[in-house]
Amino acid sequence: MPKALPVLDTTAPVCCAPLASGVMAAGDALAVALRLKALADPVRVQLMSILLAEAATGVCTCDLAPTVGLSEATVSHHMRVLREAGLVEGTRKGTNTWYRPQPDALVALVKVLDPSCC
Amino acid sequence: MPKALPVLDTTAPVCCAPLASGVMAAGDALAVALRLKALADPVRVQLMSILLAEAATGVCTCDLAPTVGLSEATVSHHMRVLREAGLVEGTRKGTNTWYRPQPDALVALVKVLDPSCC
DNA sequence: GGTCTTCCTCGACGTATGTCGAAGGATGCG
DNA sequence: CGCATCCTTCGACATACGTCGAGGAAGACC
Repeated sequence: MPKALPVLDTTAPVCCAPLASGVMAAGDALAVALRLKALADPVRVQLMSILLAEAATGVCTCDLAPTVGLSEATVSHHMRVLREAGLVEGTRKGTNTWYRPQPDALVALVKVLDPSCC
Repeated sequence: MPKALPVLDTTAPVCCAPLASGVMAAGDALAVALRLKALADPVRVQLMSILLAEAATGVCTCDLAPTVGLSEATVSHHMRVLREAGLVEGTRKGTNTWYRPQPDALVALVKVLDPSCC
């Protein structure tokens, strides 16, 4: 990976022409890849599905850790990755942190990938 | 990553309930993550956009390597990842290998991710 | 047959990633 | 204040990943 490791703001939904609309510039490809990388882990996929299922109430770390069978430290790490990709939002309420999904970011990503739409 | 590294057939389009339809089982999450991982690299995103743009004619490795500015060995590696994820198909014609995208696999992946559809 | 092109595979390298235990905040409660 | 709970950060470890050069197959072409 001797590639210039980029430091980009990835909290905003990805925004560029869809994959199928022409040859993508390297910068746009990087933006898309960074969001995909945030989701390209089985644990994070599962975490997202949990958040989407419980979007109404929100979920705290202490509930997530036993559900996916990992330590709280590891779950916290995964949630940070998802947060930095703009896919979830976490707010502290008392001692607990409540996470909620950000479906807009997911929809934006899907729009870029979908070859049949647009 | 001390997680049992899975050997799965990922050439078929992913097929399971959408992310937002409930808590996803670990196995399904793994299947989704494996496809996402195949696409979660800027070079492979760019390669897919090139293939989709030139879907009519097909593209050979010798054209792809200079376009993305990498060695042929590296491009060959990336194309293998995409092929094993079912996202592209490569056929040898004479000395050249012609690659074509498999939009069905991409559509299937998008369907699983999209929280607004289904 | 000999040679050239095109492509893949292999081995090696540096970096990134996922995981954990331990330590360090932040907040609430007696 | 003192303590318990929840969460994050830190350091360390093993594994996975992206990249390349070198070498080797599979055809085309003389």
